[in-house]
Order: sequence, then structure tokens, then C-alpha cells
Amino acid sequence: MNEYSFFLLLLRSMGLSEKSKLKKEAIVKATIDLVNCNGFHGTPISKLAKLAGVSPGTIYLYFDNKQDLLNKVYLEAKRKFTSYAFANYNTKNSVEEEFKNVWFRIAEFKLNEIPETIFLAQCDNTPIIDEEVRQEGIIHLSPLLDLWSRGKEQNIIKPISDYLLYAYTITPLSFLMVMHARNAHLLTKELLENTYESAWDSIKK
Amino acid sequence: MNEYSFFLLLLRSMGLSEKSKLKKEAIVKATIDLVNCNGFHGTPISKLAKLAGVSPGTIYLYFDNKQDLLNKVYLEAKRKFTSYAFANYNTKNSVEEEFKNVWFRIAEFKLNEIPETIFLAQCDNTPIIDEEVRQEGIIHLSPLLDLWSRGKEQNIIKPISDYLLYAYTITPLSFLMVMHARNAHLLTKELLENTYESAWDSIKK
DNA sequence: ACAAAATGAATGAATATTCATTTTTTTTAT
DNA sequence: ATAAAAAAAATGAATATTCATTCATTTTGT
Repeated sequence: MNEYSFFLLLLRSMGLSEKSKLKKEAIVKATIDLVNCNGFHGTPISKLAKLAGVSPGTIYLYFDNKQDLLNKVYLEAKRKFTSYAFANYNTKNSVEEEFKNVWFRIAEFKLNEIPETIFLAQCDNTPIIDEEVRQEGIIHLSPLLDLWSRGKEQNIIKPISDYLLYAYTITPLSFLMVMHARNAHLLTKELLENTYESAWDSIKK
Repeated sequence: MNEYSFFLLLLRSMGLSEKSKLKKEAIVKATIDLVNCNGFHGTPISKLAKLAGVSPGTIYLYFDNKQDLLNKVYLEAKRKFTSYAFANYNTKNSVEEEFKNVWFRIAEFKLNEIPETIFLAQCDNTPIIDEEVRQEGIIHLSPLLDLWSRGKEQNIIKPISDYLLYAYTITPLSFLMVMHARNAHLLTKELLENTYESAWDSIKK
């Protein structure tokens, strides 16, 4: 019995709206897993439906079409990511403290939510997401940009663009996390600490 | 008249084997452009053929099938990238000198060959390339790994894994180049110099 | 005239989407 | 409490389209 048929058993014991929620989640999860394996256009709705344990028609009850499904799964993954990263974001902490906090939260998410991480990396490097939806996804990062803005005002962080700050501090982390997820490179606690120090050193004033 | 029909005129004036070479190149170029716009499974052979100025059947004279086409275009792009990056690679130079040289050659390539850069980024973050072909692509990076190995032996570069060295020095550059290509963030000569300094600082001993 | 290269219409398999029907849940009436 | 009726949710076979690939024919180069 796989993760998906397990859901099916649960369904028997609950009312419709709860069922719907679970079904939708199963579709989302199946989308992430299959798109990670075969790419978006490489995964037919029929396979998606089979893996999610629903019929193809059911998918069209929750989503307008295949593209809408992808867009919504993308936004949901982005929302899940950023809400984890900024969960205990607090503007009362010092910039340095708060940056460290956010950086490690991002690391933690990427370490624990591997399918979402791989999926987002694919979407962010691919033309499959509608441009307006991609823009919408970027908005979710605003707490980090605010933090950097504060850091620059307080002369704690170098006065360089957000893109540079992101390039120096987040992209190395993202790369290492994807390599870790692909079992190409093991990341230890110590390595992660070092990577953080390196990231902070490269943007602090 | 577009870039592609310009090729067609040239063809009239040359022999078959030269023509073949140009046709193959047109197919490769069309593949990169269309995959960049629509993704691999989103680009039908028919459109590919039309853009390249050949008939669908012709593509099958040069490639076994669509997947083989993608794999070969990928390897060709990787080869073009690394042969540019390591064009004047010379083990007689100092490690520091040579790393700076390679780093800026990589930057130059990414800056000048934007379609290839976008294409490679998509392939490297996607399951569309056959795994053995991806592995083959990695081999092309060996001069850089050799350089790092020398640097570690000579106590010039920190004794950390190649993945970490790559994460610290190359991924920020790649990100900035893609953002530059998407017109999201302008990269000046000065910014690039600073980024290099930051990269070298993070791995030098 | 011959050979090599290229063509593009034809084929058959695959796939997104629809919708008439069935199943499940909720509501109503007794 | 129970059963019939209504509503909501889900189904999956059918449809129409799209697409990779082939191959008999044509074009081009020598």
C-alpha cells in the first residue's frame, strides 16, 4: 500500500468537505512528485489522476486545466516555503540575528521538504509557469527584502542590490540543498554553519 | 527576413556536406530557442523544423529521435561552454591567477551566449536530460576540479569539497547572469569585479 | 545518370478535456 | 429513527486534437 492508497482509506471515515481537502492535497502531491520525475509536459493527467487516486475528471473539478493546476501547485509550494522561512520573523530582533534566523529556516525547509524544493527549483528555471504567477511568487519574499533594507539603513549590510545579496547568501545554499537532495553531496550541521558564516561575511559591512 | 531564412540563402551557394553542417546547426539553434520559450515537451518537432527551415523528416536524418536531439544539443552546449571557459587554461599559471581567469571566462560566456546559458540552466534543473548524459556533461568541468585540487594541495584554497567551492564561487555568478539575461538586474563591469573578489575571498585560505 | 539529401503527407499512438452517468452525502418528510 | 428525495461529488469512456515518427517520392549535387 502506497502513501496514496493510504489516503483513500482515511476518506471512508469522514465527511465530504474534509474529503475534498484531502483529495486536492493528493492531487497537489502527485503533481509535485510526477513533475519532479518527468517534467510538466511529460506527465499526462491520466497518470496524475492514477497516482492521486482520483479519476481524471476529478482534477477538473478543482482546477481549470493542466496549466492552472501547475500554477496553483507552484504558488502553494512557494507559500509553504516562505511561510516556513518567515514563521518567527520578528522586526524587533537585530538585523544580524534575524538574518541568521531566516537563513537557517530556509535551510531547514529545503532539507526537510525535498520534493517541494526540487519542484520549485524546476519551476524557477523553466518557462512552464505563467509569468504573472511567477511575479506573484516573488512577492512572498518581501520580508527578506525588508530585512535587507533595514540592514542597509543601519549600515550593517553592504549597500548593494537585493539581487547581489540574494546571489551571495541564498543561491549557494539552494545549490547545496539540491545536491544534498540528489544524494550527490552530504550536508552536515557543521558544513551548514560554515556556509552560513561565509554567507554573512560576504554581505556584512 | 529572420535569422533563419538568412541561413537558407547561404545554403544555395555551397556543397552538400557544408549545407548539412549548417542545417544541423540551425536545428540545434532552433531547439535551444524553442525549448527556452516553451520547454522541451512543449515544443513539437513540427515547430522546431519550421523554425530551423527544414522539414520534420530532416531532423530524423541527424538525430535518432526527439530525446536524442535534446541530449545532443545539451552536450554540445556544455561542450561549447566549457571549451570557452577553459580555452586558455594553463597549469603553469598560479592557482589564484588561473582561477580568476577561468571565473571571468565563465562570466564572459554566460554574458555573451545567453540562449545557451538559459538552456543549460533549464536542463540542469529538470529531469528532461537522460542521467548518463548529464554525467557525461559533468566530466567537461574537470579542469576546474583539477585546479581546485592543486589549490588545496598548495594550501591556497580551503580544504573543502568541490561542491562547496562550486556553491560559493560559481552559483552566485550563474544566478546573476540569468537575472541579467532576463533583464531583471543589470551587471556592470565593476559589479562583476566585486562579485569575483567576494567569490575568491570565500574560498581562499 | 547516379547517389545523397531532403521532403512532407500519412500513420498511429497519446493526451487534454468533456459530459452523461453513477455514487456518495445531505436534507427533508414522516 | 428511517427512508425517500435532492444535491453534490466523482467517475471514466468518448472526443477531438496533437504530435513523434516513417517512408515513398522529389530535389539537389556530383
